[in-house]
Amino acid sequence: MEEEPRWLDAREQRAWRGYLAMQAQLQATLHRRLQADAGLSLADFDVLVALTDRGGEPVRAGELAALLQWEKSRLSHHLARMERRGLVAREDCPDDARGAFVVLTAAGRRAQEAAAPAHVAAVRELVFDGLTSEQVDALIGVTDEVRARIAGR
Amino acid sequence: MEEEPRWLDAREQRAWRGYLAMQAQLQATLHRRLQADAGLSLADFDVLVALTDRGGEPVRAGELAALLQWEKSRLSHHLARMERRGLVAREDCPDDARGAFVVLTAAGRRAQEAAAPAHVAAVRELVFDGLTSEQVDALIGVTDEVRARIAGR
DNA sequence: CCGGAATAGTTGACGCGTCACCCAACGTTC
DNA sequence: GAACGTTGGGTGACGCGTCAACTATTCCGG
Repeated sequence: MEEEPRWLDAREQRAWRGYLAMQAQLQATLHRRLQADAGLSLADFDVLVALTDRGGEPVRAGELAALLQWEKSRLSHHLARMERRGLVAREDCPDDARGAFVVLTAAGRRAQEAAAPAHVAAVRELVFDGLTSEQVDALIGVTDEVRARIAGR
Repeated sequence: MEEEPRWLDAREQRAWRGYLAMQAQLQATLHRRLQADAGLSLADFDVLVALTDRGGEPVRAGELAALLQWEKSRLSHHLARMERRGLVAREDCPDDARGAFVVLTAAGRRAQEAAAPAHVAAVRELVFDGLTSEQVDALIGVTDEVRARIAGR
């Protein structure tokens, strides 16, 4: 009754291990650089970018969570830490007393503006400057396919 | 004196956001599945695989850290948790009294063998079954290039 | 209007990863 | 063989993410 599993062949192995290594190193490197030259984590940065994309208007917490594809609980914890550091603030929502608005503080906006150029430069340097435009297209194809499969379950 | 940063163009943006989304979702999905049907985290699994690859011989902690590309401190914390659960054991090293050997316990070996087939199946299902062999080649090309750039600094 | 289901968001506990720091053993040099 | 720097590894504090449980509000059927 033993189902022999279909293992990965040599190319697939190589691609998979390469992917795992790349993703770990890339994330670690970008994180360390952002932390070093702006004092922000990647997660902080994502939150700040999502808020600035909304043009400084208050954003409902739930909406922010959906934008980031984060669980509400994660967002709540993270906002608490960012609020402690003065990067964002929470306001209560008049329409729905259960709700909460999140806004960027001046310090938060400054931090985002200070961090962005170096972060983009790092992404360029480590990723896109090394890829041909065919490789970029291929990457889009792969990520779209995998995401579709994950979503499709 | 303002250096205008070179932003990402539309294709690059799309590739980058797609990559970030894919990597987050893929990791989360694989992690949840492994946790659900084997009670292991991805990190646990990596440790167990590294140890079984060494054929059951004790492995020096530092060597294991190098294999996994983990910091020693991370490995130390993780081994402590795995030891508590009976998956691995530490032995002291006769050659070098500072050193520590790590070995798989019987339970650890069983857990790895039980977890592997479903995990490989998930990787296949979510990734490789959806990709053409050209896409796999392209993925290898991209990961190799990016890793080289990270290493090269 | 009342009572229960759904919704918005928070909290606590716990596993995980990093950083900074520590300690013990080693080995080299004089 | 004593002193010194190095190496192997562990620790504690803290930020992060998840899960489960909780609170407060709103919505809806009767």
